[in-house]
Parts: sequence; C-alpha cells; structure tokens
Amino acid sequence: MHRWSELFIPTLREAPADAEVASHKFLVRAGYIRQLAAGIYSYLLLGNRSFNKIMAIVREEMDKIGQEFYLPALHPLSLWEASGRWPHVVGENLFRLKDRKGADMALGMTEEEVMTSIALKDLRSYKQLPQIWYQIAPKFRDEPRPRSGLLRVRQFMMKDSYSFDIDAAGLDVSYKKHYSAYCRIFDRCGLKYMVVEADSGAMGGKESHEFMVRTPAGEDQVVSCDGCDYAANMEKATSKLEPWGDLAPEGDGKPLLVHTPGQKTIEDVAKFLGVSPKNKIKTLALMADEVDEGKKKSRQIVVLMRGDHQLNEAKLNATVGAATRPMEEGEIKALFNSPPGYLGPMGIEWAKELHRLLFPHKDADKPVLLVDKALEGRANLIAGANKEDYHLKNLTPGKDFIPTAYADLRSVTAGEACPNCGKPLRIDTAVEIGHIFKLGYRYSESMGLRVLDKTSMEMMPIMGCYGIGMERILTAAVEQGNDENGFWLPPAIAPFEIVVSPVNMKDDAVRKAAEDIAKRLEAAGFDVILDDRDERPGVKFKDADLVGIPFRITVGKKVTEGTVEVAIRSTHEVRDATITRVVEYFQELLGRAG
RNA sequence: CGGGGAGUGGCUCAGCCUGGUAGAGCACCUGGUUCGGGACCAGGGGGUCGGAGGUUCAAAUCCUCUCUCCCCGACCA
Repeated sequence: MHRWSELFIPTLREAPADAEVASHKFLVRAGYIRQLAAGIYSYLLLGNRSFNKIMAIVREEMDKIGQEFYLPALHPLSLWEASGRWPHVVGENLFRLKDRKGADMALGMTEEEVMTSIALKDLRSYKQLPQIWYQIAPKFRDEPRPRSGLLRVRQFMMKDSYSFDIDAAGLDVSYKKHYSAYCRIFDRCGLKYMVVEADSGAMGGKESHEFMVRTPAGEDQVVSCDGCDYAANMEKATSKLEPWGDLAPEGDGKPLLVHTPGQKTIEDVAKFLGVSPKNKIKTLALMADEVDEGKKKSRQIVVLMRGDHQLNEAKLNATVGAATRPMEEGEIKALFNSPPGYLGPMGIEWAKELHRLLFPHKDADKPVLLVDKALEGRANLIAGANKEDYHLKNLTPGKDFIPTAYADLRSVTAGEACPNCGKPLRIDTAVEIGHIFKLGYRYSESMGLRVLDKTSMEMMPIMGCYGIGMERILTAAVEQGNDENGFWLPPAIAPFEIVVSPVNMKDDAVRKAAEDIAKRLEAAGFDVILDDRDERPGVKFKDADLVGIPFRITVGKKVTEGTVEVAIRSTHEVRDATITRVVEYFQELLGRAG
C-alpha cells in the first residue's frame, strides 16, 4: 500500500519563476521533475511512475509489431562519419566527447547507424526480411535552445524503431503497422491527437506523418480541415486558391516599363498602379551558403511569390536542399544591379535546371529562379524592373522569363480552402509526439547494407524509421488537462489512479474506513495512494488536485452513514458512493472487469 | 549565435538607484491549540548575496570580466 506520509512528493505552493508553460509549472510543482541543467531533468517518484506506465503501453503495442533491442547510447564518432551524418547533417546538435585514449565518441541522437550496423553484419538474405527493431532508450541532442520544461530537452527518452524491407511495398506494410500501432498507443495514453502529413526534410525523403497534439505550448504549426481529414504540418501544407483574374495586356503586350517613383513595397506599388497585390510579383533575393571540404560556396536564389503570399522557408529549404538567408545589400546590387524595392526577374540569365547546390554542372554558377506554383499559368503580372523607381507590367512567367523551376513555396494561411474538400482551413500550434518516416535507401546505401535476393543477386533493403518522444506524451497530457489548481492525467498514465483522502487521521472511524477502502481497491488491481498524512483537509485537497491523479475518494463524516465522496478531477464532479460498493463503483467507472 | 531578462536560505521575492556588514512570506524543526479547501500562537535552525578580480576605511549594493538559468529569434533528419 502506498502511503503518502512515507513517500517523497515535494509539492510546491508556487511555480518556479523560470517556468512559462503549464506542463513545466505543474510538473515541477507536483514534484514530478526537478531540473539539473538546461534541458536536463530528473524524474522523482510521481514522474517516474507516470513515465513507466507510458513506456509500458508503448512496449506492449510495439511488441505486437516488432522486436525490442537495447542499444548503446555511447557511439564511436566514426559510425556517424560512415553514415555521412557527421559533421554536416547533425552538426553541433551531436554531443561529442573523447575517451581516455583520445578517440572521438558521440552520444546517440537516434540509432539509425547502430541498427544499420547490426543489419549490415547479420542480415544476409531476403528470407530474413522484413524486420522491425525497436528500443526505448535515452537520446541526446545538444539543442541550441532547450525550452518549455520537458518540451524540448537535451536528454530524453525515445522509442525509436527501424524497419528493413525487401521493397517499397514491404516498406508500406511496415509503415502502416507503425501508423496503427501509434494510434493505439496514443489512444491508450488518452491523448487527443491528430495525424498530419509532414515535411520529410532536406534529405529528400518520401512519405512521412507526424502525430500532433494541439496545444498553445507547442512548437509546430499544423494546418487542418474540420470538413474532412486533411491535416498537414505548416512546412508541408497546401491550399486551394480562389481563382484570381489576370490583368489585360497593355500596349503591345510586351513588358512595359512604368514609372513608380518612391513606391517600394508591394502594397504601395499596387495602390499606386490601382491593382491588387494578387497581380503583383514579390521578388525575394536569397543566398544559400554551403561548406564542403572547407570550401565555402554560395548560390544566388531568387524566389517569386504572388504579392500577397508568404514564403515558407521549410518548403524552400526542402526544394533547394540547403538553408538560405536573405541577400545582403551588396549581393543584391551585384545580381540585380538595382536597389531593393524594384527587384524583378527580367534581364538576368537564370540557371536552367535545379541541381544540388554544390553538384558540378554547367549551370552551377548561374542564379536560380524559383517561382511559386501560385504564379504558374498567370499572365500580365507586375514586378520590379531592376531599375530605381520603375516597375514592369505585362510579365508572364514562362514567356517573358523562364524559371529554373516552379515549386510550392507558399505558406498556407488560416481560412484558405482545403485542397481536398474546399472548406476553410484552420491553423493550430501543436506538439509533435510521434513521427513516422520512410527513409528509403539512405542508410542502406551510405553504410553498404546488402542482402541476397531470390536470384542470388545483391539487393539493398529499404528502411523506415519511427519515433515517439516519451516526455512529449506526458507533457501533452498535462497541457491537455489542467486548470489553475493543477492537472489531471488519463488514468492509464497517471502515477496513481485514485487518491484516498481521509479528512481527519485522528478520527478512528475515518482512518479505518480509508485504510480499508484503499486496501480493497488495491486488492482489486487499482493503483491507489492513501493520503495518511496528519494534515488538514485543505492541504490534502490542494495536493490531490495538483498532482495529476484523476480520482479522489474523500473519507469524512459520512462514514457513519456508510458513504464516501468520489471526486472526478477533470470535471470537478463529486458523487457519493457506498463504502461497501466502492470497488464495484470504480470497476464500472473505469470500465474494468470485476 | 543575435536580442532581452534574471541569479540574495528549499520556494517566491524585497534590499541595489543613494555603499555602513542581510530581510519578508511560504517551507522546515520543537511545543501547544486546531481539523471539509494550502490554520493559529510561541520558540528555533538555515544564506560563500552565482564566481573571480577591482574601487573603497567599508561592497549584496559601484566598476570589469566570467559562469549559469529563462524568454524571443535563428536552429530543430
């Protein structure tokens, strides 16, 4: 029997001054966690109990589709060089250290390399496929800015799994198995989540979904439709645009120089010329810098958007395969020979094909012109003339200038039409609790994973990787259920399901009834804590409300009538229950067989 | 890494401007009275004022450097 008086549950009356989000404040106040350093937390009794329950659920569901391993977190750095992720892909986020001999080591951020190295040594034949291997283990990331309590940390517990299949169809199966296992896991954890299409990143990925929980504390923007099941990460989301009429050509229809003195912004020019920003081209001048073998190389990238649209940097980075930054004034002058405010696509020789930036090809030195798909097929648009105080009319993409490529580069805004059903889209902030990802051949290829196929030929297995952040589940659950007094967790992941609170420990009838109730509930399989502290009732109620336990049984004066009160934390509902039938009462309430 | 903020007992904070040798509330310990929503009375313990250097007769307070933590941004397969 768990007796509160004997346990270490250091609740705080006030939230730590440096906590901002609800989950951070309450997890500290409730004595779940204590901070050791930025982004590094200790779990105390309650936090650990909750954590273990979450891991047990994940393990149970994962065991239905895969096999649990336990891999080291301490890796030779050479492993990360072999896969090509160190130094460029993971960069400073990889924790590094040296052993006593001076050998370079790293703390694992994920385990693709380790898993693949096992596969590499011991997978020989297509007959051994498919495989799904997983583990639940700490991961380390030297985040530039840990934040929001457990939301973004430097050490965290991750369930990561990896699938190896013969072909894309096999990968589909492994992927779908994970998709449904994840749904079962998050359902059982009592989370209200959504599954969204995700950006697969600059690595040129394939299909990817994220499991998201809406909360203002989150770091991701999620676009979704209430009318259908469309949902996507902002980095990936699209929308259907209202058709917008093109202007009629003026003059002979050729690009026409117009005087626009002092008119620099889209709005100014549109107003000055009496047109909508939707008939204007927004010209964005960017640079992509890449470092390869110590050589720094920059590439000019110009993006054209519809005047009223916003560039989505994640989409741009995925398209270009590199990070970009705005051009500096000198760089703008060098390319456009014009001051900012009057930039446009005319008079510049653009690259004809979009290759990887540092990939040597004949256009490698030419600037790249990316045109957002919203401008594809439009005509007689207005853009800067690359000449101070002048703009050009009658510009038609594909005719007057040839883009290097058209791409979806636009950020969706709330209220735009769903690409599937046309209903208005909504945008929410959300926290990512899980991510499934079709890796393809990236690691099989870079690490040389091969098995023999039916015809005795070598073939490369295709991989997938799948992650769940354990503390994100806890955090999301707290964000999802809290009020000014504390929080409540879904029973499946709460440290205790029921707290029994005798109102006065010195009253023998009350104390004995409470002990008896707690014992019987425990014998029936409920996870119970008895608040046997010699505290005033107010203290016990405040603590009970704070620490995330979903149900409370108040044992007070009514014991003489044979009843106690059952308080439902989430709804504040209080009901009387007959002492002799308390076990049955909870069996019914929690839908558990007697 | 850029911008902002903060480090004083376990927690929340005051004191700093205008230097004079550290305080409050909560928590904790002892005794007593209380006992259905963070009780009250009395007594008590606990602080290198983040660290280093400097100015001064004297530094929590002024100056310099530095470390740490938080927030916004950048970043986040």
